[in-house]
Amino acid sequence: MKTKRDAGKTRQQGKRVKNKENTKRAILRAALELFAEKGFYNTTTKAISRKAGIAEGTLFNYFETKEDLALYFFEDELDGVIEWYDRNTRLKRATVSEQLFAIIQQFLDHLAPCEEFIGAVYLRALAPASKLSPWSLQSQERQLRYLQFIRRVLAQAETSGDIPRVGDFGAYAFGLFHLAIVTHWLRDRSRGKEQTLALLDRCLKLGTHFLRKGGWDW
Amino acid sequence: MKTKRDAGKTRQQGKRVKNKENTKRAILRAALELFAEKGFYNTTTKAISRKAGIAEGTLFNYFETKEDLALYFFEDELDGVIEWYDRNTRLKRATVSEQLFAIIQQFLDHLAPCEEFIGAVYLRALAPASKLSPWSLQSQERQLRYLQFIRRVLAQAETSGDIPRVGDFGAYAFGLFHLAIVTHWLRDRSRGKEQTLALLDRCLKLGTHFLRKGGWDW
DNA sequence: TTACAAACATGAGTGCGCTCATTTATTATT
DNA sequence: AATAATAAATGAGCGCACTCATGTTTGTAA
Repeated sequence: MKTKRDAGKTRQQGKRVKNKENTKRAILRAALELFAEKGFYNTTTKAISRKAGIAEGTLFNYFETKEDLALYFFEDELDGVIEWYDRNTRLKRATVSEQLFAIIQQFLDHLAPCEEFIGAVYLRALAPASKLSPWSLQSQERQLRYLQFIRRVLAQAETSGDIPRVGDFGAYAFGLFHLAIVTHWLRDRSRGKEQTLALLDRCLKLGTHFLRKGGWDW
Repeated sequence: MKTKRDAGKTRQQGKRVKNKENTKRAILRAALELFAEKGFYNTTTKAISRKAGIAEGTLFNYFETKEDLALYFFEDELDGVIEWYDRNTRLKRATVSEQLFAIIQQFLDHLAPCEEFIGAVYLRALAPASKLSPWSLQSQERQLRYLQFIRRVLAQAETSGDIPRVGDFGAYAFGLFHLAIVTHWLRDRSRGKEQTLALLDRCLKLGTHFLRKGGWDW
């Protein structure tokens, strides 16, 4: 009897969860299609709701703002890059400069389809008065995972003698650099963003050069 | 007769110009007061117009967007910092690391009152699909002046032997670093932004250390 | 099965930034 | 001084993201 009730309960609760998941997926799918077709700013939330087959207000039960909705397209960006790195065994044998170049390039490739509205989304992360404290926490978690990933890459280069010990601060400094590169990338109008890639290459070579010649613990 | 007509013409044209200037000042003044009182996002363009004593639509004859209006509060930021630097003769005898620290700190002090909406304004500069091409040009001009200023500071440090030659690229790289610091500053919740200042100090010392030990031309 | 509670969907309504056809004020011409 | 030409001000109106009182579906307890 107990199992039967539990089973029934589970089945029924599962229906709600399933509905929610379906709706969320429908919204994200509709949004993705419309963003790709008409762009972020030319797509109205009304149109997304219509395409997803829900009421206008329902969309805002799932996403606080339109920008929040867009945010979901970056969600697995970090995981994707980490996974790509871990699979790429050949890359791990390259110099740290080449590795970091490839990593940032990979990030930029993931970001490319969202170039139009990335500013609108990054804004939310930067705005200090943002009412979106959950996103803030979410952001911190993401940043931690990012830093741990970079730390891992750098640690390998440290043990192999490619660079001196840079510690946690090295990873953090690289994060700042990464951010600067993204802002440069956003403004880069050259074909294939080659200007950004050239800048990236130069900065990384310069950085590792400094690390080898100048040391870090000072 | 010619002079008389020209004089009259000038006087009359001057009236239009004067009116425009007055209106613009009235808008900026009203906006500044309201932003300071209620914040950027809680101030409506309607309220600004009312306080400035003009119609709602008139505001948009002077500023394309509300964000554009906010942009004007940064306008003389750069000039202010350059002027401050040139006047501060004592600072010029300090190390380049100390000078750059003071310069960025000065920028941040100017930015502080606008912290709430700086993201909304920076966004416009970053958004690649921005329809505001004039602002884009304006931005480039500002950036050029900024780079020339930094170049000047670095050049002095070069000739005094404080650092090796870093050239124009050195100034550009510092600009990227400056941007990264601003983004860090925006998210910094510590008292008096001391965390950012500590980071800034550490990065600058590290940077100059590298430059001296590792050189630049490689 | 029935009554109740909680989660969820709904869409008319709200306030915002911004537009535009029209009116008013300024300058040029006769 | 009268008229035409042009610049600037106006405010009703628009489309948008987002809200909220209400209705509907799903889960719980008797």
